Amino acid sequence: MAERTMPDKTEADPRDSKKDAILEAGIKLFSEKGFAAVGVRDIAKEANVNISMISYYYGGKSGVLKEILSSFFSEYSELIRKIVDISDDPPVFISNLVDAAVPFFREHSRQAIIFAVEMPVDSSDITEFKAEKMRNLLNLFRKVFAHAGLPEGMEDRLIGIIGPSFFSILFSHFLFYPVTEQTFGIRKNDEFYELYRNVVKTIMTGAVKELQLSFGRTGIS
Amino acid sequence: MAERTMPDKTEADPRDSKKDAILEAGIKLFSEKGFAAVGVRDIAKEANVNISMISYYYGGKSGVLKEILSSFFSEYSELIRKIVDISDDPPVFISNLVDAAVPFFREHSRQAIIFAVEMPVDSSDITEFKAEKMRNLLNLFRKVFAHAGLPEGMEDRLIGIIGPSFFSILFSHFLFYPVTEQTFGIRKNDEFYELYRNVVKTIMTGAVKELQLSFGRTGIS
DNA sequence: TTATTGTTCAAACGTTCGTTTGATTTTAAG
DNA sequence: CTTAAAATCAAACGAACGTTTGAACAATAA
Repeated sequence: MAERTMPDKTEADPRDSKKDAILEAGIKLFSEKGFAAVGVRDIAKEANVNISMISYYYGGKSGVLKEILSSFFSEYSELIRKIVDISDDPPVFISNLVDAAVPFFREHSRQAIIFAVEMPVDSSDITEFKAEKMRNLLNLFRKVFAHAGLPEGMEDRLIGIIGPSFFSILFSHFLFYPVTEQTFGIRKNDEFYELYRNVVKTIMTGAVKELQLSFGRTGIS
Repeated sequence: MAERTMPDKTEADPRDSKKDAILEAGIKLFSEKGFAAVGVRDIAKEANVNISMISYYYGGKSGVLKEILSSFFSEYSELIRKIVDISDDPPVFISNLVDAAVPFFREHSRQAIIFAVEMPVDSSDITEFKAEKMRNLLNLFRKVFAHAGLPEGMEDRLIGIIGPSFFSILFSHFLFYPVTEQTFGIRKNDEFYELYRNVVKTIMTGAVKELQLSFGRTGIS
């Protein structure tokens, strides 16, 4: 019966260490192979826990995905909300948005990939869950473009086009990274993300300027 | 195996009806549920063929995906090549690009979704296959931005950022459609895609203008 | 006709899937 | 110490997975 039984984990709360390990393993594996291609045994092995712990803590494999998407989305929503609050001038808003969003996506790139890849998938188990997240995302789109200096009376269809476009600009780099890494010699260091912020900001600024010219007050379509 | 000797390639050849039905079922199901979440029995049922026909004609489930991605990509490459050939003036090139790409993505929206969703996924079976497709895609990026009026000496890292951004602008609408349909009242009719072409063209034009200002001859980074 | 080749199919292959069970150990409080 | 709840585990569950088999069927040519 011996001595030790000392969980020398450096984790904050050792009580949640296994639960957190499962989540971290899910983020890693889902982003690499996709949700459906990952088995619970893969997750358990990566997290160094027993298989049954996944159902015990998250109610099943889908529960792990839900937790990942839910926390990622709520953090991103909170970020957007803060930017909207402190920015009144459109150009300033775009600058603040990109300055905040790029580091956020850099920090949560794997969650962003999971989010993007699982978005159009109808998995019948978490479909209604995702539908709710998406509706919230679209309200964010409205907020963003109301502050970006685009015409107030701009019809919903226009926002439904510009919203996904701008959102995809922000995370397309992470979606393509496995490709761009080798071919364009892109390395994920601070210097690169400085350039990245600059380029994305330039693209969005130019796009908004041109959109104002084409779809401004005159109502030309 | 199953290498057929085809003398005639007419569309209504009943000899290919089952093979084509399998491919069509794969496009439908993969785009709705994702490759890994679709079983061979689902494909067989959707196509009204026997399960073994999938291995017989395509060598397995992965073979169906390979065929879908391969033909989609070669068609898209051909489209880009033609546009590059007939356009010398940058603004004209962008206009031609969008005018051709939007109907193409509309026509092949399900293949585009499959392409986008499977892109970052490392499935160990078709990884090398996709890697080859991706390298070709990046060469398309080079062509596109060499003709878009961006500085010739533009460094590769810049193309590695702008390329994915512009590409994602083109297909983000289809990725988000399950969401935008309900919330923004978007219907996939000719009138909408007329607006869509217009908006995408405006975004890209404005972005290129601003990129030329910021990253032009002066070499400012 | 017979021989040959390409299709089609029901059935079965072995493997892996996500989840649950039931017992055991650990934890924390009375 | 006693006791009850929480956590952990090996094992097993039935279902679904992708693929293959071997025979039957269809079409063509000699």
